[in-house]
Amino acid sequence: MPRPSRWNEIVEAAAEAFRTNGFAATSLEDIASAVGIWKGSLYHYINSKEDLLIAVVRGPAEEILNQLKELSETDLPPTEKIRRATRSHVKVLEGNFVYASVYLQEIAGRRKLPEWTAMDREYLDLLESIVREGVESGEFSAVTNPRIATLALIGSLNWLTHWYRPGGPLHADEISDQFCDLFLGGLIIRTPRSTSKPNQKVATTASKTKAVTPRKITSPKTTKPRAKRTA
Amino acid sequence: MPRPSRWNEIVEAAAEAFRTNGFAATSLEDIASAVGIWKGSLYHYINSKEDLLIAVVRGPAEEILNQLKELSETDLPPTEKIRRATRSHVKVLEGNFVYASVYLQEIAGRRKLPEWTAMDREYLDLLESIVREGVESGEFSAVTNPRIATLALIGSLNWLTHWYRPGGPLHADEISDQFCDLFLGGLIIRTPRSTSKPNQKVATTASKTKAVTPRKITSPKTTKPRAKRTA
DNA sequence: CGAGAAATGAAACGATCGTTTGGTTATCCT
DNA sequence: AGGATAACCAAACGATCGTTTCATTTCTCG
Repeated sequence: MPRPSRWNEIVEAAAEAFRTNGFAATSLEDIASAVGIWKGSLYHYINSKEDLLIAVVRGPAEEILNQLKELSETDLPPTEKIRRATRSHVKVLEGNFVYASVYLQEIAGRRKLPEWTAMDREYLDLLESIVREGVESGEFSAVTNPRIATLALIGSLNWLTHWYRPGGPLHADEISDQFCDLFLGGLIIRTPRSTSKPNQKVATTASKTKAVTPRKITSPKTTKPRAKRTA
Repeated sequence: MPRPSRWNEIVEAAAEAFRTNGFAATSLEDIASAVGIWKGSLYHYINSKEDLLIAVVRGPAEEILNQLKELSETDLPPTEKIRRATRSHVKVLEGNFVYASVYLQEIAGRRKLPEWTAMDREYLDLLESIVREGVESGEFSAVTNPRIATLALIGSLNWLTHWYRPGGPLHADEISDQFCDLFLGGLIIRTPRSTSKPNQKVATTASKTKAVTPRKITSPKTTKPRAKRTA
């Protein structure tokens, strides 16, 4: 709601503190002293402590869901959809790392707030329908339970917040390419002598950092920029 | 440290409360009233609140690591090692669901206690060495970064605490089989006409609940029972 | 410049928390 | 049975927390 840049400092300090110590263990004085004001002065920006949590968390949560929504409306082949969904998920996590970490640690699963539960469910259903689409089209193996496979993928992606460190040696593109190679191709080595199904490109691609997969096939506005936070 | 069965009630109530509301947001009165005693009486069982957290968490954490240690000392092929590691990981999570959830939400990643960080690191290294072993033997694809693949697998496994519900329709065996099929075989369908490498069994197995993979190959004491908690 | 609004200071509040203390009841052991 | 020990009650302490209140400073803009 407020406009000034001080609000950004406050939310940033809150995110850092929430990620380090957790929401409940973070006091408003921690945040206030990090910004350089008194804790009571925070109440000209918020109405309660939970407003800070929502401000920290809303941006990346909506961004990840919206990007998957847009992707679902395209008519790309399922393999490419999985690739792009993974890529955008990792990219949002990398670009808003602290905020996304707070969301996954404080909101996902734990909360009773139905708003976020509905968003999680919607994301899961959208991604699962992509997997299901691939199974029905014969592109994906039919022995795979689509829901479990989707949950496995989401788990790998969200677990990034437990080991990824911004500024580290691994970048978002490399990680997402590796994830896709793993989930699409599997660990076990493939014999490249398969030419039975001509309509599918057997993408065991992206061995190095730069992807071999085409970036833009139909929709040119796949990754439309979005407002990062409410401010 | 204490012996009586009341101690089990206390730890159980603490685990349930920690999982629902988080460690910091759980008061000792929540736990005490769940057991039916006064909060001050808890201090004949503990020295501080954190003792409860450790009591909740120690069991499954050590059990998961120890089972992987035993498995690593065998000479099974890497594919089978991955299968068994996944299976035991899911089984421990299922059998100690609340306790393991508390560990993953309150300990993994967040804490400065070096004891747990070392355990997490050791588990990761052991599992990664299995993947690396598979790459070097030619069983696994060489384009996969072993560390990223390992982290992806661990993420999928630990994310179980966000969606699995004990008593639900899915059981541990089914989930772990699906995970293995996904990570080993990948989503993209395979042409079954591959007979180039004779020494590997191209296990795209376990479509239904009961595993096709042999349970016991060399070591008969793979899943030795262990003490569940310190009590 | 000067009035009005926004931002912050400074102190205090009620509530709750983890912990302590001391006394009382129950349990176990020989 | 009876003494020792464990288990529990009951109350209180100091600290800290989220929040409120009001005065004061700083900024905005005509």
